[in-house]
Amino acid sequence: MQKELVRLSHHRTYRSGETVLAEMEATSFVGIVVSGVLRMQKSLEDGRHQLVGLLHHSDFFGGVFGGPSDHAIEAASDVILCCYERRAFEKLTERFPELEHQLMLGALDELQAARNWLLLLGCQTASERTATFFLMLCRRAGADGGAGSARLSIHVPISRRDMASYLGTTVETISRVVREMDRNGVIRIRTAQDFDILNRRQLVRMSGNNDPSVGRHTFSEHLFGNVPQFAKVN
Amino acid sequence: MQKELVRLSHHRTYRSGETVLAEMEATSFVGIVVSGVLRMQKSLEDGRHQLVGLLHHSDFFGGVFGGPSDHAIEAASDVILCCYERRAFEKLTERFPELEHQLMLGALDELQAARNWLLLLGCQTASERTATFFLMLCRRAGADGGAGSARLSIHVPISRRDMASYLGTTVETISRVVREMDRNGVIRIRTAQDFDILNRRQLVRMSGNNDPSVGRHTFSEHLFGNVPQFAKVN
DNA sequence: CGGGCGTTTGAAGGATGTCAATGATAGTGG
DNA sequence: CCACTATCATTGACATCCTTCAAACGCCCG
Repeated sequence: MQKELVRLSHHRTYRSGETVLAEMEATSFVGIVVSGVLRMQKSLEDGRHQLVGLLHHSDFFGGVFGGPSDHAIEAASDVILCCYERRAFEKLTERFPELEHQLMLGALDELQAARNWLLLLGCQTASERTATFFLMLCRRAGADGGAGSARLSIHVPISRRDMASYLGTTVETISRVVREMDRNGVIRIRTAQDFDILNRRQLVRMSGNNDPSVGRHTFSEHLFGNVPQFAKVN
Repeated sequence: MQKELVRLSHHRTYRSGETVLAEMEATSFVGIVVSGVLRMQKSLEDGRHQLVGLLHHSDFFGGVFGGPSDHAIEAASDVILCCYERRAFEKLTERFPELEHQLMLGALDELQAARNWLLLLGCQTASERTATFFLMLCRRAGADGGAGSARLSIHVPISRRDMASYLGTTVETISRVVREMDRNGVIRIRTAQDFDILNRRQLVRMSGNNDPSVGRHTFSEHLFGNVPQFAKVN
């Protein structure tokens, strides 16, 4: 199966800000993020918009079975994608039920993540949301260590604008909250996008979330092997 | 397959407020709502909680494959459920891939609904959220007609408390918004739970949502046939 | 150097949460 | 059948978090 997948794959690159799949557009291809970050977002007619998810390295994107996507997918940074024609990919799932099963598990993970986010948007303060977001980044950065490694340094891969949209608030509020965290010694601001985590325990307290398992599993690795190697395929 | 499903099914009833599946509890059974309404909700340690979904007649509940459920399922009214032992049900999916495929489509629908709700919670006002909620109920009530049937009457199947939790606000705000709608002639309050929709078009404008497809598909009907008949089985 | 974009910071206002009291409704037991 | 109580819904006054508006600052790139 892996060989078939490799054979069907091709690469695409997008510059930050470009649209990969528009809202309500029929999904013509699906794929996996090789590098960079994609944002999934939904819009209201009056221009308001909400970021409903981020896609990082090895995350799968593009509704496989549903109709037209209900959200836009855009490049939040420069990205490299490993893509498959949707039709061909779907045909593959018919021949390999295991593939569909993995897609299902991925969808369930996304569903769980979305519901966690509902909790966050529905009844948490801007500080709590921001703390949760930083912990997500920690967990993603320190996926290797795992233990409460002190002096953790994280990189925010998206703009303040996207961050505000993701957290259901404004750039001004984000800025104030982050600044406040710095003043309280919870984090240290290196640049606008780079922070040191000085007091992770405090950050967890601030987040109000007992279990820090806000991140999704990456299921693509089980299916496709080590994703980065796709970079050599094409 | 239908016959097997019927054979494996049994019924459960719960009074309003009872817990069907606790948060973090291993899912022992799955099923379909026959009558009444279930609420899926998540809680913070300090007591705040957020309703992440409602389950109505013919909706499927209980994570089939995932681990322990990440949200509680409780009876928002008196309910009758048609249930299956989780193990047995999963075994069935192995023999009938079509069953799993339907579950997948259901999960994707839920995912889409959850993301719509993220948009609602992330960047809409209390009035907009309330309008959207009423439109959901309209759509569910008038599933037969479809056309812009005037003089529509809807029943709110949940308490103000649940409504507030669902919409990420408070009972007081709900009350004020609903009262305001009444004053403006958009709706008419019969009782606290029963309204006439006097100006549906205005309601749509208020909701800010161009497409009113906020409701999920009910996929169980395709699988299980006409659900109500289960009431006779046991 | 200048323009544009992203971020920060300040001041003012508003939508909504909080607190408290009242009114409505239903269930209970005498 | 009627108090009696408990829960829910409503209403008002007030507090506050957050948004909005505005301006300054920094940075990158032409």
